[in-house]
Amino acid sequence: MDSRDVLSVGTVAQRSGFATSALRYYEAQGLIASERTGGGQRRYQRSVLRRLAFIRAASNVGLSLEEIRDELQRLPEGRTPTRADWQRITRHWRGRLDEQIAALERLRDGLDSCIGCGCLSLQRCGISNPGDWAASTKTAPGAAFLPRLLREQHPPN
Amino acid sequence: MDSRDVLSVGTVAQRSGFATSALRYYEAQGLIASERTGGGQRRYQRSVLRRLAFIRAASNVGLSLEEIRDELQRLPEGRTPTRADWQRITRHWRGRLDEQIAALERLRDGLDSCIGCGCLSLQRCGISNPGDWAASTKTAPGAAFLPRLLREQHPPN
DNA sequence: CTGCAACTTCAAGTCAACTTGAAGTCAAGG
DNA sequence: CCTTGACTTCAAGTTGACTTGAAGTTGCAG
Repeated sequence: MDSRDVLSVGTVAQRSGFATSALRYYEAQGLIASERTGGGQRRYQRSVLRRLAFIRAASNVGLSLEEIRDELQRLPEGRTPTRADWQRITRHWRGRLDEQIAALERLRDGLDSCIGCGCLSLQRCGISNPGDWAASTKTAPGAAFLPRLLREQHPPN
Repeated sequence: MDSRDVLSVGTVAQRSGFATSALRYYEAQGLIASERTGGGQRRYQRSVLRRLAFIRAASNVGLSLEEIRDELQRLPEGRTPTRADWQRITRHWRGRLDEQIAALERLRDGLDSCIGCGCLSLQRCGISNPGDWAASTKTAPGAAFLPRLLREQHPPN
């Protein structure tokens, strides 16, 4: 099947669950690397699979590809990350997740306290105005504070 | 200041915290309405402010503009929503938030159970592979399962 | 009546993370 | 050797929610 230890883009796609176009994109963005055959086709080392698992995990945690690239670059060159490397990173992620959860809980609890009141005041309601930013003198942004959250609870086909 | 009870786009922008361009966009998308002066400038009723608060709140909860438009259309024509209307909607939101929170908690807990293990297996790790979808026969998507989450915890300037 | 900020429309640009398409090349089983 | 599926590049398209720019018009304080 695979000539000793090197994987074609199709094989990596199949094993990682990423589309080949995504793999090429990640390479263009500097998240993964490949060698080339004489004819110019990509050949990957098996370690790319772990790297891709890392990418998937990080992106599940909400990091942008840019942030992921930065974290990957901060990992020791080439070698498998140690327990300490991994802990440093997951601690970072853990904080992020905790923040996100807390933000959503504030929103939900505000919603509960609001149920039935119909208040939705631009200045006072915690749901339409979380964090009280609108009370400041700065002009408020048009964008929402909370993210475009997952619309599909399950992966698309 | 404001000629009795009608607001210009600039005034609404200032009071709602949305950019004028966003207000025009919302109007184009059918989320809000306006009358026009003889010269064609927009004049808003004060009720638009509540509507905009609703829009902000809903978008904080993670609804798309399309979904928000649908919910707005399901509200009784013109009249202020009753407690029952409001409860129906917030119950819907509450469920959404609960789901989102639960998803993040699963991720966080998986992270905890993973700390230090360095496993990140494509097939087995719950962080890189939440929900076990990759175990299915279908080709996995390239996209993340969880949303692009809030990167700025506070509104941009 | 004038000046100028605030408004108008419409098209195009932005961002992220990819996907799609076109047009052509490579690798390997038979 | 030949076929054919897998691969290559590069440009352009997609989605959502807006913003920006250009070019022109309106409304109101003075």
